[in-house]
Amino acid sequence: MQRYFTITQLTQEFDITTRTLRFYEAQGLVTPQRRGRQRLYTPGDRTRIKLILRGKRLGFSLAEVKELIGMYGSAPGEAGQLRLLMEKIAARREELLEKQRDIELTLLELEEVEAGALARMEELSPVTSEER
DNA sequence: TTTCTCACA
DNA sequence: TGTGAGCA
Repeated sequence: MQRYFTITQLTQEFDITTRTLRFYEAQGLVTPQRRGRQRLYTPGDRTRIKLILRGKRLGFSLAEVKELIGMYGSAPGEAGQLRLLMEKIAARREELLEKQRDIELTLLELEEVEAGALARMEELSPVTSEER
């Protein structure tokens, strides 16, 4: 006895649009069955969608998520899949760390500019000892 | 309602 | 990586 989900059920559950789900299908990330022209999503499809959304949250592209999930019904957690996942995690971590460094440098530069601006203001209108 | 295609950001 | 419009 197979239980199916309709596209609207899934869009409501995951707070995405039907356009998005069909887009994922067009990209080959999910392959729902059809009843006539209607899409029927299995619990397995639903799990895939969960994985897609989690991958997106982690900053992976749809292409990467597709690689990670595996085009063919390979069971999640297979050795090769896990190795690939570890590689993706390492790459993603490097990306984020680099961005973090960039942000820190920018923050430092902002402080320098601010210090210069404050010094200049002080030159233009010094705070007198009376005002203190 | 759902689907599809095309244009668009 | 999606969205909007127009159609059937």
